[in-house]
Amino acid sequence: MGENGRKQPDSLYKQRHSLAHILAYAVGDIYQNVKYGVGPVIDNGFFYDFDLDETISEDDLGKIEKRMQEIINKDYKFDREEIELSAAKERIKKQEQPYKEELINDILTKGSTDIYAEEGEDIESVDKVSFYTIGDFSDLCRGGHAKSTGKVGAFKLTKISGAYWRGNEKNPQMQRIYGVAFETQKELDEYLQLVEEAKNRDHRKLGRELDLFTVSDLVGSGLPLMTPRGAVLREELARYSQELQAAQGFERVWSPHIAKTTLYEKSGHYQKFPERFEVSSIESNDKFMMKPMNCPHHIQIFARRPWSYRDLPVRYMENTTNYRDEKHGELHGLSRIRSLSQDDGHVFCSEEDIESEVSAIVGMVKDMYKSLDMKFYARLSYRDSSSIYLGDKKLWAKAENILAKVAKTEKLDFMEEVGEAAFYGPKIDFMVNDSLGREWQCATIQLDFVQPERFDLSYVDSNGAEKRPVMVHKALLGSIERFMSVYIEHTAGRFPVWLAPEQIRVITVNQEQKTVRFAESIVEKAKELDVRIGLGNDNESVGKKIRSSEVWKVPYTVVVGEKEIQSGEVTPRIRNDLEVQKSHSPYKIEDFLKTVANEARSRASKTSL
RNA sequence: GCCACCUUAGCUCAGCUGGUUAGAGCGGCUGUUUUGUAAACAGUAGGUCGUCGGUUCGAAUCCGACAGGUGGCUCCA
Repeated sequence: MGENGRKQPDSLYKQRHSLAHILAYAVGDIYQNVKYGVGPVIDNGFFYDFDLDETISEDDLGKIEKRMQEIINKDYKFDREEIELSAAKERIKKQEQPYKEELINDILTKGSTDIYAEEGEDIESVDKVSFYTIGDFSDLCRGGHAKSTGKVGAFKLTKISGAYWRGNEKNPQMQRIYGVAFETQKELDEYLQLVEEAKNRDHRKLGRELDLFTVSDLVGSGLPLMTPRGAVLREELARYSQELQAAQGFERVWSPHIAKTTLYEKSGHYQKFPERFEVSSIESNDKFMMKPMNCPHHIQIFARRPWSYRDLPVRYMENTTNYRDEKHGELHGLSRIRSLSQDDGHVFCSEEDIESEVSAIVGMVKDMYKSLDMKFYARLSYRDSSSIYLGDKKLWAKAENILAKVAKTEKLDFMEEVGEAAFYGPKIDFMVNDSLGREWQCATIQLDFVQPERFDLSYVDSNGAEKRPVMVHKALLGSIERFMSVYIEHTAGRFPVWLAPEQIRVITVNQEQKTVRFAESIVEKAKELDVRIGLGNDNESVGKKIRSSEVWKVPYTVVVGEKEIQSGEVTPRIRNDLEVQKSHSPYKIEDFLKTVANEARSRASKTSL
C-alpha cells in the first residue's frame, strides 16, 4: 500500500482497491492458469500483476474491461473472512498460488510483506489474515474495499507493462495491467483530457513543430542536437543563469570534457558511476572518461594555490556538458539524455559563511523562477541515523539547522525530509510546478563536507591555522536540456519575448519593390537593436502568412504595406497569451523596436505594448 | 537491459484477410495572382514501405533477427 495511495480520500481509495480485485477476477475468468501477484492502489488508479501463460497486449484490454463491467453489474458483496495464518497457508497452497504463498510466508516470518523489512525486525504478532471474496474470486487482502462491486465509480484500463515480481530484476517478470479510476465519469473524462493535453504539449512534439532540436541515429540516441531556434532558447536560459550568479560574485571557469579516471577515483565518483563513458588513449596508458560531473574539476581549480580566509568565499560557475551513459530504456526526449548540460557552480567557503552563501543562492532561484513565471517549493533533505553519511556529525547538525533557518528567513514554501540527503551533505531541492500541475526537480543547493576532505582542501584562517573549507554545489536550472523540456511543456511553446527564438515577424502585403525594401529596413533596424526578427515575404496571402506566424508562436507580428510606408508606423499583432489589455495602437517603428528590445532585456513575461 | 506496442514522402497519416505502375493532406519547388490581419489557385518533385534474411508464383502486408522509437519496469496482502 503506497504512500500515494494513503493520501487519497478514503472512499476513492476503496473504490480503486476494489477495482484491482475486480480486474484480477476478470483476468482469472478469461485466462487459464493465472498466478496472482499484487494489486495495489496508485496515484490515479490501480494495477494488478499477473503471471500468465500467454502474453496479453493492449488490444486485449477492451475484452478485460468488458468482463470487469459484467462483474460490476452483478454488484457482488465484498465478503471479509478472517482466518488463522496456518489455515490461510493451507488454503493458498491448495489454490496453487506461489506468489501469494510467498507473501503469507513473509507475514509469518516478518509480520509484514514489506520487502524492505528485515527478517526478525519488529515482528508484529500477526496470527490472523483476511480474505476478501466477490462472486467466486477470493483474494488475500488486508482490506479497504467498497461495499460491493457495483460501487466502484468510473474506470478505464490504460496500459500494460512488464514488472518484476517485487521490483527485483532477478525475480520472474510479471504482466502488469494499469487502470485509472475516479468517483465519477466526469472526473475520469477530465483526467483523460489532461493526459491528452499533456500529449499535445509533449516537448518532443513541440520540439519538432517549432524546430527546436533534433536527434540523429548516426550521432546516437540520448544525444540531442540543438537547431538554431533551440540554441537561442538554450543560450538565453544559460545566459540568464550566469548573469544571476555573476551578480553574486560567481566567476566563470572552464574545464575540458574528459579527465583521467584517477580524478574520479579520488573524488569517490568512479565507483558510484557505473554509467560512465570511458575514453581510451592510443598514445598513452592513461585511462580517461567523459566527465559525469564538474565538481572535481572546480576543486582542482581551487586547489591550484593556497588561500587566505580573506579570499573566501571563492565561487566558480560553468555552463558545461556532462556525459552519463543512461540505460537505453530510460532515455526520453530532452529530459533524460546522455549529454546533459548544467548551469553548475561551486562555492568554497568557511563554515561561518554557509548561511549567507545558501541564502544568496536561494535568492537567485527565486529570481530565476519568478522571471520564468513558475511556482516552486523547497524540499530540505537531511540525514537519518544510518551509516551511509560521511563527515562530522556535528557539522551535519549545524548545516541542517542553517538550511532550515535560511528556508524560514527567505520565506520559502518548504518541507523537510529525513533520510533524503546525499551521502556527502544535506541539501535543498527545489520542486517546480508546471502549468499542468506536475512537479519537477530543477534547482538544487547541496552542502558537501566530503570532497574538501578527500582532496585535502584548505585555507589559512585569521590565526594562521589551516582550515578545511565547506563546499556548496548549486544549479539553478539543473540540466539545461531537462529544464527546456519542462519549460516547453509548461508554456506549450509560447515563450516570453526574451526567450522567443523569433521575437518579431514582419509580413509584407505584396511583393512590390517598395514594400519589400521597407520590410527589409525594419529587419535591419531590429538587428541593430539585437532583436530577433524574421521576414514573411512569401508570395502567399496575408492571412496565410499571419497564420504561419501564429503557428510558430512568434510574439509580435507586423504587417507592412502602403499604409505603413506612408505613416512610418506599425500596429503590432500580439500573441494572445502576452496581452495585458487589448489596445492595438500604432507605434513609430523605432519606438516599437526599442520597446521589444527593452522587454527582452528586462525578461518581462507580459507585453508592455 | 526487461515486457508490450510501433516504424509507409520532411511532417501527420490511408493502404481490409499477400495480387497490377504505394496514396492523401500539410510542407517544398514552379507558375498564375499582388494580396490588409489565422489556410488564393494550378501544376510538380519527393518513398528499394526502418535494415537484413525467410515463406510464397507473388510481400508494405505473413515469419525471424537486428536497429530505432513509444508506454511501462518507484507504488508491496
